[in-house]
Amino acid sequence: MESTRTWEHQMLINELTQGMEKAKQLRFHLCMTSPSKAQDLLLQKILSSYEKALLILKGSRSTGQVQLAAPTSGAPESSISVDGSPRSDELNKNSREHQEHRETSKKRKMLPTWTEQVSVASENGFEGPTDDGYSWRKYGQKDILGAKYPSYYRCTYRHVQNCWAAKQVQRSDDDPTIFEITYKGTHTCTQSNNAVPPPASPEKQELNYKLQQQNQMLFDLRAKLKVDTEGLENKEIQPHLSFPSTFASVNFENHIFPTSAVADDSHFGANSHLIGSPALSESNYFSASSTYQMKRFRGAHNLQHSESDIAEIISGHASTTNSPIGGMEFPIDPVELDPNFPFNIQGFFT
DNA sequence: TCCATTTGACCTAT
DNA sequence: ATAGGTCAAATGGA
Repeated sequence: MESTRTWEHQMLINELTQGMEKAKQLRFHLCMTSPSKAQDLLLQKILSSYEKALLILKGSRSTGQVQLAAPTSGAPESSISVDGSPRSDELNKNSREHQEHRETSKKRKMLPTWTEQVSVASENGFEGPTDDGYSWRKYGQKDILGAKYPSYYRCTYRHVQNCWAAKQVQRSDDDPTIFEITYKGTHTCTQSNNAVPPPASPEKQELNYKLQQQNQMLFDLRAKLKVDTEGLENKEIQPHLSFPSTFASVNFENHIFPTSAVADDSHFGANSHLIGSPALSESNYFSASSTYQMKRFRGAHNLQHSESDIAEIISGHASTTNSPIGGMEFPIDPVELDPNFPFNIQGFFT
């Protein structure tokens, strides 16, 4: 009875969150295609409505306790803000000191937590699935009971941008190729939102280079094939040779998306939605040819979570997967190029 | 009190 | 110089 209501509540929050994210995407697209003050204002109001609805919903559930503000600026991901920044009304003057103290003491509890199991191919060695599109800094590794090699990571920009996302990577005892990653909190930093992406690691740079080469080759091949098929006037072959869509579909097939992500058809729709998404980061594109695979997502089923945590996961996950949209990220990723290539492709390789 | 988690200083690689 | 890993110690939850 109560659980049914809770479930409906969560679904409602989930739907609202998705709606808000869609609105963010729309704003992003509009901003890129035809920047208009009036449109932006309108979308701002839509987003504001979503935000208020979520505030009401979340507030009403935590009877009397304002759960929404609980994690404070230390973990602002829990209070959804349109621009992703900590809510101004939460940055409350004289209570800041108290909040900071509470944040420190409750930090472990407050952060939403969810777990993914990731298998890595042997070609990746046993380094673990370290690249999920975000920049992490390892801050600890220690043998604990029931887990041999748990590594603790936090966001590189924790101090710089007050981003409290963290993750714990733990290798499975049964299968060393399987890593269990426990995420805590969602990224509030703009590392994936920057117009200028953060410097890539050597591995990333190599991956980018390989991808660029691959795409250059495919692009050349496509140009040749186009000429050939034009000569043959065989129009039916061409769609199968349009590499960007074919190439991208490999990624989709190699990923089992989280439930919420599967429901979110935009993952397969607007290209920009894919860009920079943790689930489809550049490493994952590359891993389409390897076997980096998201096995399972236990967000809403994780028994560790309190009710409020689940809501945070839902909203947090949504904001995580969609965060690049709100922040207008443009990583150089030729895979995402439109099949028609309206760009000067050479610009990517010079 | 135990143990998982985090901190912070130090070290290493780039 | 800077970023990131290591590890002993501190902290916090149960």
